[in-house]
Amino acid sequence: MTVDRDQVLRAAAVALTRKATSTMDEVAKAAGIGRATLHRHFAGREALVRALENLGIQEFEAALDAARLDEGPAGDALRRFIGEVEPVAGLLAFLVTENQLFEGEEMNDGWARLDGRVSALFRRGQEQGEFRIDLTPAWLTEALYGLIGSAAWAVQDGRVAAKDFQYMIAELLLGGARRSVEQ
Amino acid sequence: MTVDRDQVLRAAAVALTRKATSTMDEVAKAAGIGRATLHRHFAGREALVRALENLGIQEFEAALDAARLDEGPAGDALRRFIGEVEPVAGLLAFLVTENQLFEGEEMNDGWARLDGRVSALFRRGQEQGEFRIDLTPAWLTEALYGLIGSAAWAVQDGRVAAKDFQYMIAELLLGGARRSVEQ
DNA sequence: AATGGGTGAGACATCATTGTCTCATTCGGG
DNA sequence: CCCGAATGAGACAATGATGTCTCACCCATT
Repeated sequence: MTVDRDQVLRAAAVALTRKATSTMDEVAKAAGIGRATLHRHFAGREALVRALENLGIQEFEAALDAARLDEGPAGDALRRFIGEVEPVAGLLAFLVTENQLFEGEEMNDGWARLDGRVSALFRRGQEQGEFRIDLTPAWLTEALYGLIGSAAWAVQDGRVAAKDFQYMIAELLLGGARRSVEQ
Repeated sequence: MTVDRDQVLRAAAVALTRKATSTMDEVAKAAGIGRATLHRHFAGREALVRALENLGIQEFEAALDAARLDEGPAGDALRRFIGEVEPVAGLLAFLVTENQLFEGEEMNDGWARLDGRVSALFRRGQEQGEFRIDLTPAWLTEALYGLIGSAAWAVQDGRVAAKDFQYMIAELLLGGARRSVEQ
C-alpha cells in the first residue's frame, strides 16, 4: 500500500531521462502512482528534481567508493569506476543537462566533491607517469562525463551494445582512437 | 529597421544554449527585439527550434566541407573539422539535448547525412590502418559529439580555456589519456 | 469485524507561457 | 519630404502545468 519512495525516484529518473520535460502527471504514471501521491512525497517538481540530484550524487559517490580509486594503476581504477557507474549513467546524463541546477548559488556542493575525487584520480595517473600531462585533470573529468552521457544515450537508442559500455568508454578515454604500438 | 533573421537565430541559439527552457520572451529580449516581432518571423516556439535545427545542420555541414575530410591522414582531417566546428559547438550541444527533436518520425534526415559523413571519416581511418578497429565508427562518432558538447560547456563555464578547444578534443579523441611511446 | 492511515481519481483555482491582435511609432526608400 | 512597411509595447484569450483539496476506497493492523 505505502509507496516506496526510492522506487518512485528511480521510475522518475527513467521517465525524466527519456524526456526531460515530462510533466508531473507523466512521471506519476511512469511510477505507477497517482499525481496526488507524487505530490504528497515531493512538494513539487523542484523538490523532485532536487531529490533526484541527491540520489544521483549518492549513487555516483557509491560508484567512486566501490571502484577503490586509490588502489592500483589509475587506468585500472578508471575502468572499475566506469563499470560501477553504468547503472546510473542515464540519471547522470539527465542531471548534467538540467543546467538550471547550476544557476542558483545554492548549488549542491556534492558535485564539487565528486569532481574533486575524479580529478584526483587523473592527477594521480599523471603524477605516476601513467597519464599524459598536457591534458588537464579538469578537462579529463569533463570528457569522462561527456563520454558517459554519450554512451548512455547511444545504448538507450540502440546504436551501441549495452555490454560494450565499459569497454568503449575506457578504451577511448585511455587509449584514444589512434592505433598505437602498445595494444 | 528590418530584423536580420539570421542574427535573431544566432541570438536565440546563444540564449537557448545557456538555458534550454528559455521562454519566447527571454529569447526575444536576448535578440534585442520584441516578442511580437519574434513571432512574426517564427510561427512559434516549435518553428524556432526547427529553424535552429536547420541552421545547426547547415553550419555543421559547412564545417565538414571546410575540413576536407577526404584529404590527407584521417587524424589531420579530424583536427581540421574540430577547429571548424568550434563556433557552432554550443548550438550543437543544445540541439543534441533537445531530444524531443528525435521523438517524432519527422526527424530531419540531415542528421543522418552528417552522421554518415563523420562515420565515413572514422571508417577511412580504420581502413587505412590509422585508427584502431575495436571501436566502432558509430561509437567514435557519438564520442566526438559528446566531447564537443562537453568542451563547449566547459569553455562556456570557464573551466577550460577557449583557445585549447581544438587541441583538447583532438588529442583526447585520437591519443587518449594514456601516455604512449609515440607523442 | 472495526478502524485508521495511505492512496487514486477528480475538481478546482492559480500561474506561466503561448499565440494573436491592435495601435502608435519609427525608420528607410522613393 | 512623405508614405508605407516593419517594429515595439501592450492587451487579450487560450492553453497547459502546477499545487491544493475533497472524497471514496482499499488494505493492513488490531
